[in-house]
Amino acid sequence: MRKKITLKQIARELDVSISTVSKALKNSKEISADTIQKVQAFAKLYNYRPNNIALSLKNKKTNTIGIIIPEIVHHFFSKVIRGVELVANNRGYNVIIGLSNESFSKEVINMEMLANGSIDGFILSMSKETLQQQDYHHYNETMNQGMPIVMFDRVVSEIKCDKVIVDDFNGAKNAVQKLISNKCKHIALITTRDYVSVGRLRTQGYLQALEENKITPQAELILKMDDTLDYEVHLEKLEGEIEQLFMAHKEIDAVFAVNELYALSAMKVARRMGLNVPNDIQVIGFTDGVLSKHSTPSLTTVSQHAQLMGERAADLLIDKIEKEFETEEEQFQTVVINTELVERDSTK
Amino acid sequence: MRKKITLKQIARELDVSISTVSKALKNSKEISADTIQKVQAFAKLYNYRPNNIALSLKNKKTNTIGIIIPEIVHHFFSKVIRGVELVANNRGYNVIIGLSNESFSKEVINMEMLANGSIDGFILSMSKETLQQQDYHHYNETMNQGMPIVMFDRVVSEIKCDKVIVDDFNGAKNAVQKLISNKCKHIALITTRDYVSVGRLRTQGYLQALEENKITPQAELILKMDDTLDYEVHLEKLEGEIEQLFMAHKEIDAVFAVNELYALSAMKVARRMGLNVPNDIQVIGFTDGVLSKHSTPSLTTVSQHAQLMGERAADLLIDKIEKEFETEEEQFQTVVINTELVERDSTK
DNA sequence: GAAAGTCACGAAAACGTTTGCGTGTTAAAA
DNA sequence: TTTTAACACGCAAACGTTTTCGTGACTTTC
Repeated sequence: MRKKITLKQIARELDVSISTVSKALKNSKEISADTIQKVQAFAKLYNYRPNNIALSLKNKKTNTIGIIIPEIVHHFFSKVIRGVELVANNRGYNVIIGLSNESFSKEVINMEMLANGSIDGFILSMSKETLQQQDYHHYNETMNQGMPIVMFDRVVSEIKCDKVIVDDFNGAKNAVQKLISNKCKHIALITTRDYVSVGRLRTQGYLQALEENKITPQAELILKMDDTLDYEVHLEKLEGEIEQLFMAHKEIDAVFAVNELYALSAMKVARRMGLNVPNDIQVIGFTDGVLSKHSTPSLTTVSQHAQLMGERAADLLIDKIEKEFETEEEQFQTVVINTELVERDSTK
Repeated sequence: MRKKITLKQIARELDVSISTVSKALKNSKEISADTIQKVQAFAKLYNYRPNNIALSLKNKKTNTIGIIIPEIVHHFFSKVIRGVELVANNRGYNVIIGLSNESFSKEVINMEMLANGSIDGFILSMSKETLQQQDYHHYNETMNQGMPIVMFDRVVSEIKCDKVIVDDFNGAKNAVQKLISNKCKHIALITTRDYVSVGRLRTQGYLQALEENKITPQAELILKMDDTLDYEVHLEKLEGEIEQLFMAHKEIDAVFAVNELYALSAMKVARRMGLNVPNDIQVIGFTDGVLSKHSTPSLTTVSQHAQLMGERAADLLIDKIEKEFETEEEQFQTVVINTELVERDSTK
């Protein structure tokens, strides 16, 4: 087992100094051609590679970015990661991940683990618990120490940093507008409680679309689910509530759901009740998921371009990391990613 | 903006030496109670945290493990990551990810990026391209440098290292046995070409189950797809081939597919042909995916316990990292994760 | 033949830690 | 009073780099 070789060992073998070796490997003109050749040959033979940790310490730069997300087994987040990784790698950075599992304390612990020199900056999406507790001190402390942060998707205005968000409002509005254009008169909304900003914005988009078409929103057509529950587990509860809604309002001819699973459940319930999608009832979901594409009928959705979000977030972060000195006052930007309505078979 | 504080700065402020500060923070009995109190109070006030990079350099230990996978937007792999992250975090490690995107060269580059001191060990699953080229030099070189590797799922016997694999053979065998027990006589197999070990093993399990039940395998009932194609994109081609198979062999009363999407496509084609699942034709897939659970009818699958695989891999790796000195000769183990048949509505 | 310049290399500091050992001061034992 | 021991702390090396500066040997110039 040949351990990794260091400059010191090369120097000793070749009977020169460490600095000579270092310079020779960089083709410094301080070093004679002879020595350069000798050193490089030896280095190649032993497959010398500079130790990253030593470089990081010396340069005060790790070339690594940290990404903290609530959950990785989730199509949206894994696509974001892919986008981040893509850009990061192209620009010479590694990506280190932390999962908050939607927990405030895990988020804090994870950030502290990484903030002590391991990375040059953060890309993160807040956990639901953090959103609920509205305790943002850890973000501010991290930024105060000079560590840049880019937030995506789940953001709050209280935190001043770069952000990448989806145009939830218009995405929802356009989806509902589509349903209205398709002659739907009674459009139900299946959404989450309001503390998650994205849920709130999508709800507002829904209301706006109705208003612009002079349709009076009916509170009874809006189903607000408690998504602190792991909805994968609480499918029956979800379906039960949807069924009640459909039973009580036979006039419903369309559903807009703020995520994929809600939409899928709506379709399932509809089918069970003998309703045909899209003829009796049209459905649109919100997300990039794999379910929409492969369900029957396939689901029309509002695509969030998750991978693009990751790419933009990474670019934003690395730009900030590499901008040597801040030009006067800190300047933050918010990138808005446009959504796209992907029409499939659950609408006409 | 208060930059991170260091021992040196604390030492200067408090007019003591760096070593005194370091020892005081560790409650060394070399240091007087007075000084300890003073130093700790100051450190707390300024929120001192030791710099990870400096520690890594000193200890020659990063407390970080690298995971390299072919693709992250994939339910199986993201579940594995979750398992790795869970165990790693509990044992005080961070996780850094690299995506090979099924490419040999990206796999090599990624490994080289991380192998130069950034991590203490690897967890990885081979890219398809590497499997095809059968070029494993980068694994062996990495291990020669004393960096432990744990492989999972896609492994080859040529590489000597710890492994975590799924019992593909028995998983497939049991699934097919289930179909046979359900009175199926003509069971089709939809699989991949043989170079991916897992596909080969599943095929063998299928054959073994037939043999044990004195059923003669028919080559015409076996459909081998070329999965170098991104099958998400080539859905139509996939469905076309399945349709041909079904048309040519109306006697088919069951399908065993080596992944989720093949199974789903089979169901879709069957439905299109007016066949009822599971009454006319029963279907079993292989994987942990989210699609199986939410399809209609929901799909009976062979669960691989992806998260458990990640957990076991992480434990194996960290055990090896922390085992100070190898007991004489290197000893490698292979952990086999048992599969589980999750029965849903696509079988009787 | 002396002054100036060029060349090729080495010493040392720095990044932020930890830790073995040396040392000056004071208190206790002889 | 002298010797010894305990105490509280600082020095310096080490991890692996990079880079500035210094220096000895040789070559060129007048």
